[in-house]
Amino acid sequence: MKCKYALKALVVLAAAEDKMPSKAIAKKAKVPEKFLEAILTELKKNGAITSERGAFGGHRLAKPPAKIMVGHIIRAIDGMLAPVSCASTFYYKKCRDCTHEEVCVIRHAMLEVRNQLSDKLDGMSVQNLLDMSPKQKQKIFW
Amino acid sequence: MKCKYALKALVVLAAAEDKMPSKAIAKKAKVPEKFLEAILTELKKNGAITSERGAFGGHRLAKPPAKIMVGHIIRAIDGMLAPVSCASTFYYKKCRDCTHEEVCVIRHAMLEVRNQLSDKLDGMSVQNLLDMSPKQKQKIFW
DNA sequence: CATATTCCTATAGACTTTATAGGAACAAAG
DNA sequence: CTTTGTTCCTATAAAGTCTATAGGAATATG
Ligand code: FES
Ligand code: FES
Repeated sequence: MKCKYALKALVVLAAAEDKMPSKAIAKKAKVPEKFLEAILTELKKNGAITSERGAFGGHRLAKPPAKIMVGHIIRAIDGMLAPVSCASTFYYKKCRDCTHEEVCVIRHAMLEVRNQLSDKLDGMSVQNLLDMSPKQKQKIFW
Repeated sequence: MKCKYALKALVVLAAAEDKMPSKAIAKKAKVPEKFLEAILTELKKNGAITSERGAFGGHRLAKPPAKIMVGHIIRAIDGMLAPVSCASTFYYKKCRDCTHEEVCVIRHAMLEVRNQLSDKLDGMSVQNLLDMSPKQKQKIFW
């Protein structure tokens, strides 16, 4: 959910012409307001969005949507992509139940899976998401 | 963990010449005994293994290891492969926060991810896992 | 009957998920 | 300088999932 909400928020922001307050994003994305607030904070920490406080404040993308990668966002919100920690590049952690990591068949298999997954996810931008929407004036994304 | 343990158990069984009691599998796979017991029950329900009760009982693969697919096992143990339920073939469930599923950009993107993932996982058998192990007499898989 | 094993049910601690609540800090407008 | 609309921060909490452990009934073998 959290990840999905984050991506939805980014798509909404990418489609918006100006900055938006979290309340407005929540409405468009159909996401619980206060929950989204927390997610936006994480996205900000991650460098995907910027924000302005006070009246008429709001959030906007920190970079062009083509440069915000889905894989990057998922890692920031959900953590590792790999099915097992020993196969993760960014969140590596040794497996308790394996003594010879170099020959571990599970790890080898999951490395392949991770590669496939990260290739796909790191090659997919928020712009790409936007482009998947059928062209129409009243933009409905979901 | 559960999924990993399940795959490990299957690899152990695939490498074994005869049926094995859960205790022995647990030792080889370095997995908690009682936990593994529960997992083996699930694998049996799923049709991947068979078992014999009583003294000198044990577990064995129900089919040749080349016909036991990793994707199938993961679905049985972990549930859906897809990142979102609306993109799952076997565990489909509508998203509360989306009203127009047909045009949902998140869903479209996640369908692609799911396809990539299931292609990989459904094309990978327990035999394939076994083959990833470097050839040596004392078989150490992890 | 003794032993080895699967199978079944219940329990439990720790953690994660999915939020909600309340209010402090901040900025702009009147 | 007060009102209003925001972000930002902290705390709380219900429900669910994960990772096991415990105890014993049912079953098969010798
Ligand atoms: S080393 Fe991680 S699964 Fe074996
Ligand atoms: S329909 Fe499932 S994410 Fe939109």
